[in-house]
Amino acid sequence: MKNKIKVFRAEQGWSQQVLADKLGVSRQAVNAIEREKHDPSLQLAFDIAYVFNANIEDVFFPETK
Amino acid sequence: MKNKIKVFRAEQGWSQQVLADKLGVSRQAVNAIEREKHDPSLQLAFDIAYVFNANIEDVFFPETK
DNA sequence: TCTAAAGGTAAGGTAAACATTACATATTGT
DNA sequence: ACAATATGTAATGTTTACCTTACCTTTAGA
Repeated sequence: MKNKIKVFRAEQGWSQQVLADKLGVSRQAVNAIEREKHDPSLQLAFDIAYVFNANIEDVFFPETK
Repeated sequence: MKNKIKVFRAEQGWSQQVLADKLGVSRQAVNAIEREKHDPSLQLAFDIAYVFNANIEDVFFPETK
């Protein structure tokens, strides 16, 4: 699953640790999702979109099936 | 995580089995998600929204955090 | 009413999304 | 240059989102 977390995060000037703290997850979780090692849960995807004031569809891009 | 899968499914007149087949998952998976026993993966949430011609935000409703 | 389809649920297994800890490298500020 | 911060990554463990099989109850059609 492609995502633009790094772009949104850079716009806010937040480190992975700062974002992780806002989300209540570990920095490694943010890092793994950002580098697309795995997908976030649906709840976490909502949380991520929320902290960036965006919709899930603005941040995450599934393969068209 | 609240969702309106049953409503969307009823609109289309699809059984859980039919929806499961369209999604490529088991009927039990659809049943468990629909009854909110657990959340779908982000990919499956996208797939569900897609088959209903909707956005994720139209189908799934996280607790505001 | 009888039968078939639909839906609910339980047991048991696998894979992946988290966690924590730890360490190495890269980047940035003074 | 040095120190502090940021990032990448590995090991190991837990939880949960799936799976299959199976069985029971409910609903709907002939």
